[in-house]
Amino acid sequence: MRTDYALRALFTLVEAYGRGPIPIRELARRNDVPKRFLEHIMLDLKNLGWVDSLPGKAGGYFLARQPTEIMMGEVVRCFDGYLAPIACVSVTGYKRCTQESFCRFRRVFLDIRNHVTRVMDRASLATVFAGAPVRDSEVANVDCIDGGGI
Amino acid sequence: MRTDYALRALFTLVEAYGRGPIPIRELARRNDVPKRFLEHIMLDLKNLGWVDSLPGKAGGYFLARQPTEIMMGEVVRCFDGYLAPIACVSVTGYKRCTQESFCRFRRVFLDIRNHVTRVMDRASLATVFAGAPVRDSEVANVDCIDGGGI
DNA sequence: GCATATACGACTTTTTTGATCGTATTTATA
DNA sequence: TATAAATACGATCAAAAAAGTCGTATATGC
Repeated sequence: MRTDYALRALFTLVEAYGRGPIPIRELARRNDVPKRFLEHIMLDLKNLGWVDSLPGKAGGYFLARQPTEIMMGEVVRCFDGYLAPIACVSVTGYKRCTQESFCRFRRVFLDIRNHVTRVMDRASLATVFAGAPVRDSEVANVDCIDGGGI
Repeated sequence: MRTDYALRALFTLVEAYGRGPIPIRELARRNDVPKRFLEHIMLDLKNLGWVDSLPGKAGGYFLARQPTEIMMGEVVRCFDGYLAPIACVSVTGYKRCTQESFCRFRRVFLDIRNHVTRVMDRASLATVFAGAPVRDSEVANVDCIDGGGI
C-alpha cells in the first residue's frame, strides 16, 4: 500500500503542479488514504527530494521537481526496495542465493526484471499522467496460453 | 520463499524425470530448503497435480506430468496468488480499488502484467530447464535511463 | 517387524505491513 | 502577539502474512 499511496499522492501533486501547496488533509481525502499514515509517506517523499513542503496556515506539499523529471521506477524502487521480481536478479536489493550457479529459472525472472526496469525508468510522472485511465476490458483481455487468468 | 522453493524442487524433478522418485531428504539437501518446510510445499504440489509420490522405502516424489506440460506461470500463480504486480490489474487475484476510474499509473502496471504473463505462460519447465544459467554480468548490465540500479 | 518414506494438522516464531498517537515546531493572519 | 492550521517525527501498536517446527499417523519394501 505504501508505494500505491505514494504514487496516488504524487499524481495529485502533478495535477496541481505550479498552483501552490496542497495540505495532507486534502491529499488523504482525494486519494482515500489514512491521513496519519500519509504523513509518514509524504515525509519520505520529501526526504527523497521529490516533494517539498510549507508548514503553517496555507501550507502543504508540492512537487520539488518537474513532473518530467521524476521517474516511476525511482519512486517504486525507493518504496519497495527494488523493481526486480526476486532479489537474486536485483542490483539495488541484490541478495546472494546459494543456487545461483546452476539455477535455471533465474533467467525467466531476469527477463521480467529487464522489462520492468525498461518500462518504469522511461516513464516520468508527466508522461504517465498524460495517459488515459485503463478500461476494464483491457484488464480482462489476456493472451494467456493456458487461459488460467492472471 | 515458498514459490522459490517450489520451483527449485520442481526443477530437480525435471532433471530426474523418468528415473524414479526422489525423497524429500534429497530434495531438501540439494536445493538448500528446510526439510520439514519442504514437506508442505511438496504436498501442495501434489494436490495441485504437478507431482506424485510413493511412500515407504525407495519412495519419494516425481513429476506427474511431462516437463513440457507444466508452465512457470501456473506454478507461480498458484503459490503467489497471481502474477500481476498489483491486485487491480490481476484477473485471478483482482481486488477492486476506489481509484480505478481515474488512476493514471494503473496502465504502467498493466503493461508489466501483460509482459509477465506472456513470458511466464509460454515457459514450460522443459524449455526453461534447457536454458543456460544466468551469468553475473547479465544481472549487472542494465539499460536503466537514470542508472539508478534495479 | 523394522527402517524409511509420505501425510497432515497444530503450533510457534519472525517479519512485514499498515496504521495510530502524542507532541514539538513552524507559519500566516487577524 | 495570540491563535488556528499546517508539517515533523519518534514511539508504539496491532494484525496479517510468511517461514519454519513438531508430533504423529500411515504406507511400503525388504
